[in-house]
Amino acid sequence: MTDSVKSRREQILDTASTLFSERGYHATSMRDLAGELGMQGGSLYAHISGKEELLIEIVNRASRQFDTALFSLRDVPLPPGEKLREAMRRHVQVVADNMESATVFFHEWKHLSPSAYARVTGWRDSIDAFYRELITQGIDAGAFRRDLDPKMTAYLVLSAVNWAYTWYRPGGLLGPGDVADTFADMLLRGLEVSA
Amino acid sequence: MTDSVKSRREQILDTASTLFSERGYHATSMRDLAGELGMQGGSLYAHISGKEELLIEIVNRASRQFDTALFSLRDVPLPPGEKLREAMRRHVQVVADNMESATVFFHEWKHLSPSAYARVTGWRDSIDAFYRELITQGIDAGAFRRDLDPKMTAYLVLSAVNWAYTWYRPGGLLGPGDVADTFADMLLRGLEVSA
DNA sequence: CCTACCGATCGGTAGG
DNA sequence: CCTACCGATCGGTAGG
Repeated sequence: MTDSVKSRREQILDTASTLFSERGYHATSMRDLAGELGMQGGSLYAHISGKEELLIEIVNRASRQFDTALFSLRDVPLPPGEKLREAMRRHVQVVADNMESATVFFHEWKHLSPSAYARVTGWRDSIDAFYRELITQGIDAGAFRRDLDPKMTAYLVLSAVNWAYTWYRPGGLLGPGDVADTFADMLLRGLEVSA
Repeated sequence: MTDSVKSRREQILDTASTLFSERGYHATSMRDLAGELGMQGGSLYAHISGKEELLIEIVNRASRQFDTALFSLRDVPLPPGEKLREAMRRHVQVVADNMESATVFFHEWKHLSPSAYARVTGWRDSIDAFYRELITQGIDAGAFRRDLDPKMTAYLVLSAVNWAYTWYRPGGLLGPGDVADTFADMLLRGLEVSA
């Protein structure tokens, strides 16, 4: 991306994200995609090798965004509660900034061929591990309840930040940071009035 | 279902749930479906009117299960925390008992034709409303924090119980009730050690 | 980037 | 429930 103008390939990927997220991978034809870009179906193959390459690229970029946002947080010294909050802020930010790719990511990765499929499940495990680690550190530090199950706690946090792809609409009253903060407040302090 | 044996139509719907959840609606051909049932593609049309009828029926049945489980709880007199817990138990139970239909429901409803599509969005709103109502009652009763936003709180609860379709595996250590209880404990009491 | 085309496969139907 | 078939559309390629 040395150009200020997006390359044709980038345009194809952007449009593919939009169409795949709206209609699904299999329900989007290469002719649909080409038409949206003002070209003929066959012309796409001057820029890409095939349909699956588009899906792989979209999914890879999305997972790389999560990686960059989250893993750099590992060595940041913050109290556990603040660290979890910051992770959630970054996580929701990635979802919000990439609503379409995120939707494709969550819905269409099952349609990848075995090797790309395996990479995604491996990636998913690494994200689970990141959050479990964060929870365990918080328990060990005495900040989080000792009776928490790190695995289930990680699932709960991931539910909150991932599910946002189904309802969040950019440009609304709440920005991604507000959403993450609201969720973090509720999760950390609980819904019930303290006894 | 006066028969103890499932009708051919029921078998078709069951198999369609499995295939649609594994491969997606559009990536499942009617010949795939027929083959799984030991028949020819054209033979399906003696039992159903078309492919979309299958999707509509799967989605309708799933939403009816949620309705039955949740709305009957409206008039049950329980403390707000226990009522939310019970709603989550029932919600996760429906997801766990119908992992395949639930997956189809969450992933494929976008592919419905306009009228069926509108019914699903309407249904989704009614589930949102159910949880918001429950939260609001809890706030008014003084059981939940006054600073909660019922809308965001409902999203958080729904995230937890819905996202289970991506990771829950029946037959594991935790039953659906355990999952819901663990989530409810964390949500109600919070992750942090009380100050 | 287009035209023209490939074989394969799609959902669905007719007639039995 | 099967055989045989319909028109439409699919992802992708050849040659320019």
